[in-house]
Amino acid sequence: MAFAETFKALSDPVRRQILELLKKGPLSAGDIGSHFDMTGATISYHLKILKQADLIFESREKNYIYYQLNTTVLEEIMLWITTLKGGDPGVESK
Amino acid sequence: MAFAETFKALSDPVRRQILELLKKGPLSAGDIGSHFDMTGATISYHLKILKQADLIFESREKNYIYYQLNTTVLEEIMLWITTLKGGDPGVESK
DNA sequence: ATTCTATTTAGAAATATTTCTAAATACTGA
DNA sequence: TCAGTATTTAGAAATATTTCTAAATAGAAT
Repeated sequence: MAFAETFKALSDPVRRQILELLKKGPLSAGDIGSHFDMTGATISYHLKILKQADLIFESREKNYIYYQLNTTVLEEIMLWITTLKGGDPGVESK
Repeated sequence: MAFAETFKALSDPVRRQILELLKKGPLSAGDIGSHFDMTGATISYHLKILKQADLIFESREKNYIYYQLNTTVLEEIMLWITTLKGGDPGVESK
């Protein structure tokens, strides 16, 4: 479990913004890059980190690589935080 | 809102472990330090980061400074993650 | 007032992260 | 096969983070 890796990945503002973009649906690396004032190489670097943290996964289609959110790891983070708060991981009261 | 600061603070394993120690109750800087193979200065550095991120707060008593968890910021993180998952921040189904 | 203990601050060294440019890879379509 | 487009990799520079030692501060107790 690369739990630490996930938090590390979430600690960068660019990477969080990429995740927010992907919330609406899959995007190619180029599409993602067009939202930032950075080179494609830098975007690729951030995508690699997100991939290693299991926060996104890719699927190849035609000449493109599409990225999409993987929400399962987010569940684990939620669980860690909930446990830290001293709460029950189950149903929240209201 | 220093939202980015909070994620940054959570990205370090030592700081997450400090938070877990504080889950059981307030501890002095010295008490916290005794759980790590690091100098008090380094622990102090990490405590400062956690304090700036509003993840802990301190209260002075006698010769000691006691630190404790502040869970309100954790709620905000949960909200961000829940929203990212595309979910309703309200009641979770089961 | 002085001394002792707890903690923080300052400054420096080691390491890690982010970003770029240039080159490489991979796949598409003519 | 060759040319074009999308993306990644390699290597280097700039910046940020983590850790240490040594010194400073703050408060407690003699």
